[in-house]
Amino acid sequence: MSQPQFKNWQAIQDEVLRRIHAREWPPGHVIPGEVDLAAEFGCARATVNRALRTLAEAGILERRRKAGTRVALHPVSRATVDIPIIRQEIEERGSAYGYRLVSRETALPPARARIMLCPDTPAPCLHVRALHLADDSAYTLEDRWISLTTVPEAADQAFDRISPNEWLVTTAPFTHGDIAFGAAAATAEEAGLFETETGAPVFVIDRTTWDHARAITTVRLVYAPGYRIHTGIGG
Amino acid sequence: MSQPQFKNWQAIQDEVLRRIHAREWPPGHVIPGEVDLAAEFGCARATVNRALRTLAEAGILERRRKAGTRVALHPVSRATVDIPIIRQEIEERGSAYGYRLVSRETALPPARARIMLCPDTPAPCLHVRALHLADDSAYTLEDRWISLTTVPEAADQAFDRISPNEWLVTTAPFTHGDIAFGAAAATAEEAGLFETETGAPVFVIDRTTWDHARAITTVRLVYAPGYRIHTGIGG
DNA sequence: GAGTGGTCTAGACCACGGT
DNA sequence: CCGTGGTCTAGACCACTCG
Repeated sequence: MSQPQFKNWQAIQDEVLRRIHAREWPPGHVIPGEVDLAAEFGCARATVNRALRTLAEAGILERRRKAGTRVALHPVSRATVDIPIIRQEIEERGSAYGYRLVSRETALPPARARIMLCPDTPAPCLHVRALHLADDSAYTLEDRWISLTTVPEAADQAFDRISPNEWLVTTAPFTHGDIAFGAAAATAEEAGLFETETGAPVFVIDRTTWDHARAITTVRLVYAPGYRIHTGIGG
Repeated sequence: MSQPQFKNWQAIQDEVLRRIHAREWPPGHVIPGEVDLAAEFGCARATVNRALRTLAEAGILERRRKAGTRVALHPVSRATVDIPIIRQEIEERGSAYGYRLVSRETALPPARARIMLCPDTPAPCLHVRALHLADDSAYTLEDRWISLTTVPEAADQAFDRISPNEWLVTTAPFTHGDIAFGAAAATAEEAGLFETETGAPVFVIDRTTWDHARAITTVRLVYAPGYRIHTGIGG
């Protein structure tokens, strides 16, 4: 059973994928244990582990102690989406970046933002609305609430030159967050900015970030009509 | 320099993240090499490698041979999105799944689909449109083109009971793919199915999958108004 | 050329979780 | 209980790439 040597974990991964594709290991099938595979492939168990663990992270395999490793029954596609800083995204598109502050005020957040930022006791937050431009045309409207409890320094920032988006990433790093993508109808104001009509479909990202247990900020990004998020899966 | 022992790679990862957050290692800073860190943390180099490699995959660090490891200048949030089979998605929501075939025909694909499926020479493809229902109300409209060159068996499938979505994942596994998320205006037909008005904003997923070099299928999924994709980052 | 990360090995111990 | 995956170790060689 000594195949012509699978030396590196990527080669083993490819071989495992081949067997899955060839239906030698159909969905739900429990594949041999790491020790057996290591013996078959003529390599150390750690190498097999690396290959199988990576496939499990990709959603191809399901692994459980004692139960063993099986081919996933419902092969979900797991896509990784990069969400860069808006300025960087515009510049990488080859466009000139522009920025304009729309409004800035301290207020008690409305229900949706309050639930994310201060679910216990309502506290005043900084509300900033700003427009990001690509080649002088509106690209994204940033509607953000910043917790002054977690980031009191934000109160001293005018945000007339630097966007909250950019200021926060270099000032208040987060430990974890929460993102949602959706579609919405452009408000009258948004329609004016994006030079389209009220009710036009726009792509929306809602994101909230935390530093450990403390909420930092929650933001709604409304993109100009036609915006798409694009990524690859597999390979 | 012997800290109170960092034994597992997750603890090391936490400590590295702490130093980044505390600005001991600011963005762009080149951090010590693996051997140094292993000595400082009192563990094997492989353990440090595991911790740093994982952080690099998350986009927090940038690693290059000889150049060393540095804190990423532009901290992109890298979100992983699971795209399950539609039936599974509906059932996991706790709803009853329903399916209805809308149309099925063999034809030459229009420009957008042809570019994805058969960029060289136009070839007839199977065009299937089907509706996925959650608790008897429209959830997703699946508009799919299947390459009969790559998947000739599809010609024998009626798709009146099983959706192309479900049939393909168990029949024609893919090696890699391409996904885009966006917003669009509902057509008159979509508006009727989703019980909304023409032009209403709907969430759209365009996905194309390949088996090695051969294109399998390209699909547009139009979701009922209010649909959102939700995921976490970090953690 | 030399230093850094990338990987492999052979062995070991541990933790979870089916039986 | 005890088998399986999860992880750590100490050492080694390789490959890329910067200077």
